[in-house]
Amino acid sequence: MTENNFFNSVYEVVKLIPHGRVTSYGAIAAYLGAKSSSRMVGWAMNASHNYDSKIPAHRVVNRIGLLTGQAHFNGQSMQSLLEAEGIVVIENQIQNFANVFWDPETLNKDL
DNA sequence: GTGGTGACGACAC
DNA sequence: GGTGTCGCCACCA
Repeated sequence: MTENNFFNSVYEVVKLIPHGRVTSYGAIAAYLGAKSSSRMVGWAMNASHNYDSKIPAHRVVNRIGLLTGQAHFNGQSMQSLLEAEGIVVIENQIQNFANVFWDPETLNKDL
């Protein structure tokens, strides 16, 4: 319950990802001050459905825009979900990644 | 309690 | 510039 845990913080950030944008595990980890713990972000995604199934985990990819977690999705593929938001994905690779990339720090600047 | 693994990332060679 | 290795922390056997 809004515990200030690392996992919960990750979910908060992921749910703040704007529509049609994506971010990376490392970016989230870095935003939380644990850039070295990027793996934990991925692990948090793995358990995300256990906390809140509404978490758009498909908007989270690795630093190169590769849909590494596609295999963990049931039924729906990350690519389909991302393309539905206007993101071009080819071979599990996000095209024009720099253009659709959203950094959590952007939210801070927008404040 | 120990060891191995993981939806990653950065550095060394 | 590609490959290999370590780190990081949480979870499972």
